[in-house]
Amino acid sequence: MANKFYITTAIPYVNATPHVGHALEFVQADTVARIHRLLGDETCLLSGGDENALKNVQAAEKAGIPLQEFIDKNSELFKQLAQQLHVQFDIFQKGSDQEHHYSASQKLWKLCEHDIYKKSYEGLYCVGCEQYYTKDELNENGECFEHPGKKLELVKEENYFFKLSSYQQQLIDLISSDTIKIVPETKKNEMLSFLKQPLQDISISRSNERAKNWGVPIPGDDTQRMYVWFDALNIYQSGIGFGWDETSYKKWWPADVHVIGKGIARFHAIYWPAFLLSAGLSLPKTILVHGYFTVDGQKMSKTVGNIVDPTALISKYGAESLRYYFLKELPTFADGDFSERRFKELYNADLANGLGNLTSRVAKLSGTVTYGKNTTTFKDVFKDEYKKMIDEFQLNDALGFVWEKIKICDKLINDKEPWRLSEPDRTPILIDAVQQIQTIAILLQPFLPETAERILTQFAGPTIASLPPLFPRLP
RNA sequence: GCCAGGGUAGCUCAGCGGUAGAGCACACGCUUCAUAAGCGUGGAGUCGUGGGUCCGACCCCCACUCCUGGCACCA
Repeated sequence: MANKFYITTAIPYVNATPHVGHALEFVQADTVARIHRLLGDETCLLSGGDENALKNVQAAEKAGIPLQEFIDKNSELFKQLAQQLHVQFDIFQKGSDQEHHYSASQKLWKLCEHDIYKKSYEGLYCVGCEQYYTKDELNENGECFEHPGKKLELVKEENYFFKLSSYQQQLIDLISSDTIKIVPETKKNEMLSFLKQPLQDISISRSNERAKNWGVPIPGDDTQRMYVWFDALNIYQSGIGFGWDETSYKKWWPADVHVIGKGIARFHAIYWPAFLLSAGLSLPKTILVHGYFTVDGQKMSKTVGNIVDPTALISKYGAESLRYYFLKELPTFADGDFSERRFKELYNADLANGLGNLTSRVAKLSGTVTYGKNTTTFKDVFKDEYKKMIDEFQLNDALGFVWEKIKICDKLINDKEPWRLSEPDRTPILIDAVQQIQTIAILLQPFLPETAERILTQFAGPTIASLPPLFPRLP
């Protein structure tokens, strides 16, 4: 029986349109998912929308659009982005889905109830933002940046708290033993160092008033709604049937990999396992923490106004080349810079001059040769260094490995000069080159699925046609 | 402030106690099947600063400096 493989992206806020960071994460998760599909694992890739956050409510009001409509529209943009990037989500679970997500989250709440208690919470509340702030989020006058001059109110409210403190030692053990494996190691160490301090219990609800009656109601208390962490993380479970389709849930849970950005590592490595421990449920196996993009060396931010819209890039350069940039230019776990100049450099060097040109020259040379069928599969090529790199999630290195093969094939053609030879002598050389290209395409399948498919189709034989460039050179 | 990680060619980075490496970019040569693509050769770096250990340090130790990240309710 096939192994199952369940992988998730983080669940983005849908209060704004997607940026390149989301695109990066989608592509990374998709590539890992595709590797498992190609290996024959029964694979599920889940994403979703965190639609219950207060930020969404505020953003909708600001935009003057009814909340549900606003959320549906924005969620749709994330789904579209995925589609444009050839990212195959098997499930996109919406947080506002009452039938599946609400019931799932209420079920989780009930399972955790023995660790939930009510306590009054006191904080600085900005009426303008309708949000609590901590002191270090405020300016030197103790006012929020959105509403300078407006005094914050000290507001007291009763909320439900989760006994995170009870799970401190268990979490330390689980993380240091890699039972919950946090990749890369530096993030694992950060989590462990965080766990050295005493853990405080965390608030997991807010009043209806503060929540504007939006979000998942607390079972048995209609004055409160769940607070983001608790219900958003649970999308990983609600999407696959938790609380509404136990067969499906049992089949997929626990997650094999959660792919997340470095900013939310703690919620996934500490809060989420604690909730699951409390509920008596299985824990995710691996948490893959990727870095962030800077843009031309600067942090991406709304105030700087340098948010890069992936959709525009896709229509300008194509999804496959963007996938390549994400997967090759960034070491999987480090921050990387996004610059159009660098993008073009990499595109021309690797895609146009490298892969694209190689297929063109071999296709042209092979015009009259007839080839046998190639039966190589991804399983056949998934071995040695390539496998090792992928097992360690060093996707950029795996692509480097493929590009070495492209170089070898180019060199072979240069050395043997088949264009000088006549029919009988050139044939074995070209058969060799074509096989090498087929192998290259197979290795590329998880990374550049459409490109790999095009190459495999073009080189399937029995004769090979010359086609327009896969990646036209950019000026 | 505390705790990590890092400062190596124009850029991104690898490396190791024993005469500095890769890819991209750049220059030149060969070649023409190919997307002015390919192959080859080359220039380029006082390996953050100052000390120390050692026959010998980019690699070990100390100090300093700069950068990045983490330090709880921010997806």
